[in-house]
Amino acid sequence: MSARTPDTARDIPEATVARLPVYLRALIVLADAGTATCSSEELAAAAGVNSAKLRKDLSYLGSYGTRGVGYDVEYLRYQIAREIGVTQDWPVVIVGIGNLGHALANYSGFRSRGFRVVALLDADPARHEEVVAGLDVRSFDDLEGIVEEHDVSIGVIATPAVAAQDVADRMVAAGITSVLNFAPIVLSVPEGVDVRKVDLSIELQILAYHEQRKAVTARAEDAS
Amino acid sequence: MSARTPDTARDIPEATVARLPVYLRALIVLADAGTATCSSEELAAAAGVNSAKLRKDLSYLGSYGTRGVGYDVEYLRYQIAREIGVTQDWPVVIVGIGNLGHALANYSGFRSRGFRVVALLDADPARHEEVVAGLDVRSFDDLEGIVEEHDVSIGVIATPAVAAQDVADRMVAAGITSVLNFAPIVLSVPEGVDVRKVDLSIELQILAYHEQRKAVTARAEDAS
DNA sequence: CTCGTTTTGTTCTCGCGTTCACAAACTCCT
DNA sequence: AGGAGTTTGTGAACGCGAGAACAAAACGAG
Repeated sequence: MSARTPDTARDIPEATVARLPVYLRALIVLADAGTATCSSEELAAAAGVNSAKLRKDLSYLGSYGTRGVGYDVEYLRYQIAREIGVTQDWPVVIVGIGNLGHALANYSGFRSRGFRVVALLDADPARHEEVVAGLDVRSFDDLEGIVEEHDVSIGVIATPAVAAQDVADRMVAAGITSVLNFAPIVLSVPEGVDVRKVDLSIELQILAYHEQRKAVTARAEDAS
Repeated sequence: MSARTPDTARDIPEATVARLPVYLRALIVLADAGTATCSSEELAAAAGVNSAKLRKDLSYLGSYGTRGVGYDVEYLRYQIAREIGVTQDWPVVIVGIGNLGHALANYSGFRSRGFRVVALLDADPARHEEVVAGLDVRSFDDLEGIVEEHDVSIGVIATPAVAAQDVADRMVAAGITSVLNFAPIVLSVPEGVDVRKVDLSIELQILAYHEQRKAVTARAEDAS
């Protein structure tokens, strides 16, 4: 076995992985528009990146294009989907059914991309009456049973910051190994568990920084 | 004028800018806990980064620490807030009051970080009856008036993908120069306008990729 | 079959960001 | 006052990712 690493086991740079879903989306748009073939230039424009970067990214997956012609939209779409793993069905639990949890539960983009929300959990018993997006809101104590029953490996945390670490600990203990965290707090998890953070106010603060600089430099130019 | 660039006009690397809000949040937690002083090691742990990186990041702002002692929590907090621009009040409009728009309008994290939602807009007249987070949902046609009245420079797009480019165009025409986009589409805007994108399903797809690889490598180790 | 055109896949170079390591600066204790 | 112990700020080395540029491959026309 001194040969190549087989199949999907190659090493794809993190920056490329983050862009593959963008390419996938662009390909779906092209496919829906009836396009059968596209060049790296077209696809790059649709995805908002440079064409050289696109080609390099795709080359990590393999040689799926044809020189002089371009890429077969359906074929490339399937290959990227397979590489990311969205050809299969990923069960997901959402914990914390406040405003954001509601929005996430109803978000159609999950379903259409291979993610299936199997349960909505909340610690507050007052919420257990509710039905959101066709699912009962259940007690947080049901977590372990649900994870086992549906073989869930991805959890979404949409609780307030104070509860987030506890939720994460329980998730990890129950067997979840990937966490998408919307709470504004840095989670600590054991090795082998992936956490991605989405922080709405941080994005706004980054915009504010640049906005402030625009104002400063504009004033400086006025003065000169 | 061969001297230094004055005051806040230094050049802060983009990667550092993205971390400053994280440090700011960590400092607020420390301040609330009554901590007066902290070392780079402590703050780095609270922010989830390496201490050398933290020190280098802070050094771009200036020399706000004391060797042998550490950083004054309140002082550093103010300096970072000033650098980002969140000591002032940023008016924000949100367009698209569906599930996500609701969640954003009610998100307390904006208000507490110097952002004030001044208007909620939606193209659907059926929604104009509603009151969300204490604000009337208004017609999208009111955009220009609101931007002018409140001097808004930041807009949030929480519409479906098909509407997003139109909304962005109208925002830019009305004078908005920073856009936070939640719609799953690549926006094209003129030079000088900043766009940041938050895509919920992309984050999940990145997790799925790594999850899939965990499964593959685990099986490979079992076999060996 | 050959030549010109198109477009991919890849090599190379450059710049940015991360990390290490250490000198400079400050505090505290004796 | 002086020395030991901390902790910051930064210079230098390193690695990764972006973009330019080009060679290899496919297609089509004559």
